[in-house]
Amino acid sequence: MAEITQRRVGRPRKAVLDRDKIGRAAMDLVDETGDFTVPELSRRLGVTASSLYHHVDGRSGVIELLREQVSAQMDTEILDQAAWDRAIPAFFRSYRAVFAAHPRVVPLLTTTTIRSPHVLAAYDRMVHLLEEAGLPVTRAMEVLTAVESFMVGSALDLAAPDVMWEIPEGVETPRLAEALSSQRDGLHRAEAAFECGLRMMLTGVAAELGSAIPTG
Amino acid sequence: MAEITQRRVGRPRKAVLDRDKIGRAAMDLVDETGDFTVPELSRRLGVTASSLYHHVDGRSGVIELLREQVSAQMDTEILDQAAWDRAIPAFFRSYRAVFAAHPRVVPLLTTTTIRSPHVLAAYDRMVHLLEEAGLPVTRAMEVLTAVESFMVGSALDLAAPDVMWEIPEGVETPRLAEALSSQRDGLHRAEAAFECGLRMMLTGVAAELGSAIPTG
DNA sequence: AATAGAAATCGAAACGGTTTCGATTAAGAG
DNA sequence: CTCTTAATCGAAACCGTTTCGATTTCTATT
Repeated sequence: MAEITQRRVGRPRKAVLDRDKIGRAAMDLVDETGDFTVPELSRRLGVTASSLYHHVDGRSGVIELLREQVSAQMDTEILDQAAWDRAIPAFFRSYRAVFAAHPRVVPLLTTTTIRSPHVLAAYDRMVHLLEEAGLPVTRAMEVLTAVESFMVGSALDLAAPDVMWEIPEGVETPRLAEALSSQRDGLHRAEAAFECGLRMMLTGVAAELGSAIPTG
Repeated sequence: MAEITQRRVGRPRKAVLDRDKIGRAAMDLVDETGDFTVPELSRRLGVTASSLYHHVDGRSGVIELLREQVSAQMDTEILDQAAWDRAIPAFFRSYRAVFAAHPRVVPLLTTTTIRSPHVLAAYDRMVHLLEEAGLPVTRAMEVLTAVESFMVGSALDLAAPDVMWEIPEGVETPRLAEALSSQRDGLHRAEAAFECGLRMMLTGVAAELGSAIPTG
């Protein structure tokens, strides 16, 4: 596993690193430990820390790789195959599923600027779907921004699913305490809340369109 | 302003620091620069870094102070003065207003565990309001968790209001590009999206209750 | 009032993470 | 073959976090 290969100074005959290897190793490391450092990531890759800098722009570059990995795993196909009220919830469920598979990377990606062409295309498509459904562009962007915000918050919830509220000694909040104790375990709880919020938001969109309760 | 006071070793006649001073200085520093370090915070307070450790538990302790500052500023009064469909949106608007006043602290608080008695009491009250309105406890918690997630995401949006989506050179997303260009400046855009999402979620709750569109 | 113990500060240093740079070796282009 | 570029190592600089001992002052107890 951990190779004891003492590599001597100088360019090796076959390159040891590439961006994809680094990205996958970083993802594994964060999945396992919840964070990463450049030295630890390098150790796992069997190189020195300084070697990484020939492939990525330091720590922030590694975070960029993590973002790419996550973006690549989102499934956008449904957006070309169904009406808004089925396509949009399906896309966001796929979005969330990626974070559910890698919850510990979420806190590293809270700078949520979306640059991935793949994901931008999905939002482009959703703007179109909402326009077709009858929303003006401005409203469509408000809706998508709101749902995106909800997604980000839900993803963070997933990262620490058991500690959203914590009642310290001596604080009297009986109804909240009861409500918390009746909850299911963290992951199911987070998923139920996500589904609830998604449903609420879709109902809200449908209401603005004056249509019936959506099917998604 | 910056005191050149060379303080000599030993306990000073009047204490220089207390938790509140530290918390306010930290908030100012983060408001101005978007982050803080223990040395820089100490410099502003006119002490050495090690002095801080007698009052707070290091960097994470300072973050705890920031969280307390934010919690203390939330207005929960409305929760005792109105029905759910007016009280709940009013509370979350106040919640958001605090973050809008200090957007750059948001990324430091993404570990969203809520421990402040003041805020826990607010959630306790909201559980009660939703139960009175006819929601079972479990559903009430789902709703509140979903809205809380939306809040966290909206707060993060506020922290970087101009870069939620960024279309790189050569990426073709015409409808998204048009939608983005028609948007208002960052802060108004973020606020409009927040109001849109809040409205959608309330509509969703009302739908689950079988009642009319809420007034809030 | 004397003393003991706690409290608040400084100064120094240990530790670790990030990043840069020069030296070294290999690959590839002309 | 030679020159340039690429990929690696090793060392070191820099900075932030944290701990620890020394120093001074405050306060409670006698």
